[in-house]
Amino acid sequence: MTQSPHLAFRALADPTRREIMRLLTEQDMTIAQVSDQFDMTRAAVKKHLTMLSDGGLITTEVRGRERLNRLNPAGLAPVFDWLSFFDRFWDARLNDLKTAIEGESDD
Amino acid sequence: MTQSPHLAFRALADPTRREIMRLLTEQDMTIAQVSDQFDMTRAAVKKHLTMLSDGGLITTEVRGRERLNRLNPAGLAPVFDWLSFFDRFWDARLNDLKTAIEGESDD
DNA sequence: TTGACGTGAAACCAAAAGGTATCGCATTAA
DNA sequence: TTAATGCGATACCTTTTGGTTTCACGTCAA
Repeated sequence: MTQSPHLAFRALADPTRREIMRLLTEQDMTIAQVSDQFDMTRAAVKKHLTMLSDGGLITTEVRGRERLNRLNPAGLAPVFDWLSFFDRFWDARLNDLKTAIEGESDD
Repeated sequence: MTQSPHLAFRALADPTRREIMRLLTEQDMTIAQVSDQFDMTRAAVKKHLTMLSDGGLITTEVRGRERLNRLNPAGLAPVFDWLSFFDRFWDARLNDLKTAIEGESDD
């Protein structure tokens, strides 16, 4: 029962949200902790976290007055699922894909 | 020399553009042919095709007064590259979630 | 109990996204 | 040569997105 990839793809469209996902691979973080990593207000970060949650890419755990944001890698399943459709065209039209993936990339 | 995933992720954020990519797996299509598949004007489809091209997900070949749009699966490389960062968290987190937590309060 | 802390939520704004209608231009067909 | 075709480009509109400021509310510490 793979869910629609729509909200996940939309959540991944913004560089800030992708960076938040990277941050959350290191540790769970409160909103304030995430906000410290960006040059924007806590309210703006909160909106990004909401979109990430809507896309199923993070989960939250309320602990007292804090709210811990946690990466949910399983939320990437619909994305991988959609992308897997192109696997066969990958090989058919492109031979040296693996060399293309070699490099590192940033935003 | 993998390019930035930004424009590719942005191009994938819209359902119409993802559907266009699916269509182009079947055959190369002119703008008019793509437009026939959607309930919107040719100009709107053209904008989507431009964003797909900006993201490196399609290429175009001008043939006389026609312009053939062709899927470029290699353009997905930056996307796969970025997503591959989360591969290692995939299994680990899934195991943690399954063993430690039973109910998810995420919706 | 008081007050600081972490957050949620709302109002507001500028810019981008997604769409339309319309015009012009190069190419092709009659 | 003339007219239809396929497309590019522009102006314009509405909605969404990404950001701010401000305020209210529950929680925790002193």
